[in-house]
Amino acid sequence: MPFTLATWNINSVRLRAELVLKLLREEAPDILCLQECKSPVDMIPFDLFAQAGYGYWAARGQKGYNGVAILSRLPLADAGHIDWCTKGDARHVAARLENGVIIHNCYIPAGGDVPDRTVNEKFGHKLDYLTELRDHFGANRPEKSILVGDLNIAPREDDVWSHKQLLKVVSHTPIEVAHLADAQESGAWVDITRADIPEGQLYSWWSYRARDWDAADKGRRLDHIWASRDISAAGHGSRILRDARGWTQPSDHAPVFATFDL
DNA sequence: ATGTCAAGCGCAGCTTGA
Repeated sequence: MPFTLATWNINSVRLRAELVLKLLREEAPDILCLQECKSPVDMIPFDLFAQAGYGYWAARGQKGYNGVAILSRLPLADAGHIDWCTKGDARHVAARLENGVIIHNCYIPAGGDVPDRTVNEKFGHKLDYLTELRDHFGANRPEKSILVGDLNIAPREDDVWSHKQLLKVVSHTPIEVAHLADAQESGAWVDITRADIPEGQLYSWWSYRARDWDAADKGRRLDHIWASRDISAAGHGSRILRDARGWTQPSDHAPVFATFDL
């Protein structure tokens, strides 16, 4: 049974519950992975999502920061949480579908403003988080697995509006790109979005600070869908719903979609 | 470099994070 999956950094699931419902109604992915829910799990309006047909969920939350949730209209079981860097934050949750597929929903640390771990702890945290993620999937080779989320890195030159101008900007620095590549290689993860759409500029995030995000189009592809190699050929239909960035009181991220024939 | 959001705390408007 094919299923469609979307990943979206919602930047507050309570403030934007109506936008989540709009996405579920209009685009109807089978599974929606959210990041930056910024809410304890018991305050997320799962009843609203259930009324829209999404009765299954797995989530981890904390007050004010981070937070990840998987909403599904297909039966799904909580498959645990990994606390990379052991800070007790809510940056990962996994779920298992009835067909055995494991979905990892990740929110990688943004990394602060200065791309130098000697003066910016948050940048060190980001690199260390990626290293621990790499080691985890190196030791636990993923099979029948999908990893999605706001990875907070735009790895390719055509994943940013200006490669040259962003080389020293956190999210596109060579050291981050190398750490992400190491994490990807350790799990033999396939970047489904780029396997599907190998050519051309592709963005999933536009800053709130740009006065006209659409016209300026200074975007970055920070949100990703990866699949383990054994199921990567089943992935297709990738797209980014740019329109959602223009919805009323939007998230600064747009949802990324892929379909898997499994 | 600029700039705009959101949550917490707590009831105004600051701080932190992105």
